[in-house]
Amino acid sequence: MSIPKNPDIRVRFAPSPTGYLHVGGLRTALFNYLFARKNNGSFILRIEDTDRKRYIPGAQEDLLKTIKEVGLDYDEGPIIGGDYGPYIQSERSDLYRKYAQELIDKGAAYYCFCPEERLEKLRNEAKENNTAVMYDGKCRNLSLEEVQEKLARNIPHVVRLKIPQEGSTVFYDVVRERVEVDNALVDDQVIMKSDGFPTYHLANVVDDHLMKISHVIRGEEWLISVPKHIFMYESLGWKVPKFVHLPLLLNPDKTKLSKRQGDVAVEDYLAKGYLPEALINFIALLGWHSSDDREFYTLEELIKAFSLKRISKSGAVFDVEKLNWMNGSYLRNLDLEYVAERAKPYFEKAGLDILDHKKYLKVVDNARNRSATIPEMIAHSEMFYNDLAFSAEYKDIVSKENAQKLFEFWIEHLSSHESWSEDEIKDMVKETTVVIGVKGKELYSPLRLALFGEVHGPDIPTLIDILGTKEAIARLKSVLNA
RNA sequence: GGCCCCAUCGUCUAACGGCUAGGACUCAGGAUUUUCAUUCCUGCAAUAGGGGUUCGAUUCCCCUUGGGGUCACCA
Repeated sequence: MSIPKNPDIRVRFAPSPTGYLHVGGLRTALFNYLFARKNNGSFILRIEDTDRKRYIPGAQEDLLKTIKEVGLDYDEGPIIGGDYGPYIQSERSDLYRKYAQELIDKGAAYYCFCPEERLEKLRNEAKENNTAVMYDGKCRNLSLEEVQEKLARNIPHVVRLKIPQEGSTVFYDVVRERVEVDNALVDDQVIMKSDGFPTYHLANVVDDHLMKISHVIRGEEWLISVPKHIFMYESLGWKVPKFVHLPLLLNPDKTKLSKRQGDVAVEDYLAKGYLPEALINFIALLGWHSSDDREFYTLEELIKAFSLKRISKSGAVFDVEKLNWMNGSYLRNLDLEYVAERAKPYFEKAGLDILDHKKYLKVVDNARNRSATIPEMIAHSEMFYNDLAFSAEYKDIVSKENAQKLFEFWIEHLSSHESWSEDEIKDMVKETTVVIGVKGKELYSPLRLALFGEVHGPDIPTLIDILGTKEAIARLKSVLNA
């Protein structure tokens, strides 16, 4: 029933479960997803939890939940499994140990027994000299005997990459094109920690190879570590995947998007009432753009239009203003029932009795025209459910003689039948002008105040339509002789 | 600071080496509306600077400047 996947296109999103899904992470996930779907490839989810110090219980579950909520379904990964599992790195320790040993055997890596204090000293010296912090290679050429002896004595150790000291590494990134790094400037990166867990670099390369990843699509912060990865691929005799380094998402001050300068957690945006559709659409346009002026895309349309070739090189500021605009637009254009369904929890939390579904839909339809996010809709809706409270100024307007006469007139007329069309209400307005002799602001202000509690707001036919004739009359009566 | 990456309106961005540098957000003004909101229209606003190459550079090359990333037994 389903078409077989193209084995040449396999990409992964590999988050670290350290708390929440970062919007930058969502963008990375999205681009991976789009590329996979566009090419009938596989989108794999892998959990990179090799840092036990940063382990946060429940973070992994939250991550999966959020990814599901925004509609990015994966083909292989935790829970659903796949042919290349397990998809959680902490369950793959044997693999990393095996390949670390292989790198050592091949002379591409070595045991390092330097204590933390020594490295600390090295770091401080480098800082003082204003140079890059690099391991000085003390353990690089330990003899086999020395290594055996230290291992036998259980001296804590790590495994480091034995990066060549001459030459340079050249690679081609799909976005950056040619990048060249001098090998002498590449550090002897730790690949196995003293706790027996691998670092990102080893785990990532091993898994990407074993999981047959074809394109490594990730944030630009990884660009500089590519030479280390290439060194491992080549030392192990493995095929190097294609690299695609995405431009960073930025704070308004152009630094890498971070907490402190606003929300960065996808779940925060979701909780604040942004629609997944809008969030996805907005984020897709950060660092990617089609050749035309189009800005609105469903996920399906994004898949169709997506291309790695059109990813931009420079970082993109995450502009909440534009997100607000886009979310508001989605709010207004998505199916009303759908928006109403999404808004439900917010209305319920605000204590509004929305059991009358027909009325609720009308309320939502009115509010969505005036809001950028769902929570904002509450402020435009409360008055349709709660008793109205008037300020002294408003009381004044309502109690004016003409206003009172106007109310009496409307109560009487509205009582004549159950439902009123827009035109009929408009006719009544005209009639009011003739009979009572009020018009314009003098007519609409008290009327809207009585029905809605505010001077500004929806037009009168809409108000009466939402409220229903009965409630409209009740409200008019309550301001009579008030 | 070393290394790497980047550079079009304030922001997101478009422009086979060839129109008056286009669109969107924001902001300002206007139209529609009894008001508010929506919607529509108009406007403000950019090729960082300097050298080349070329008949012609936003576009290609170099330098400068600016910004960012990275420099962990974190990812």
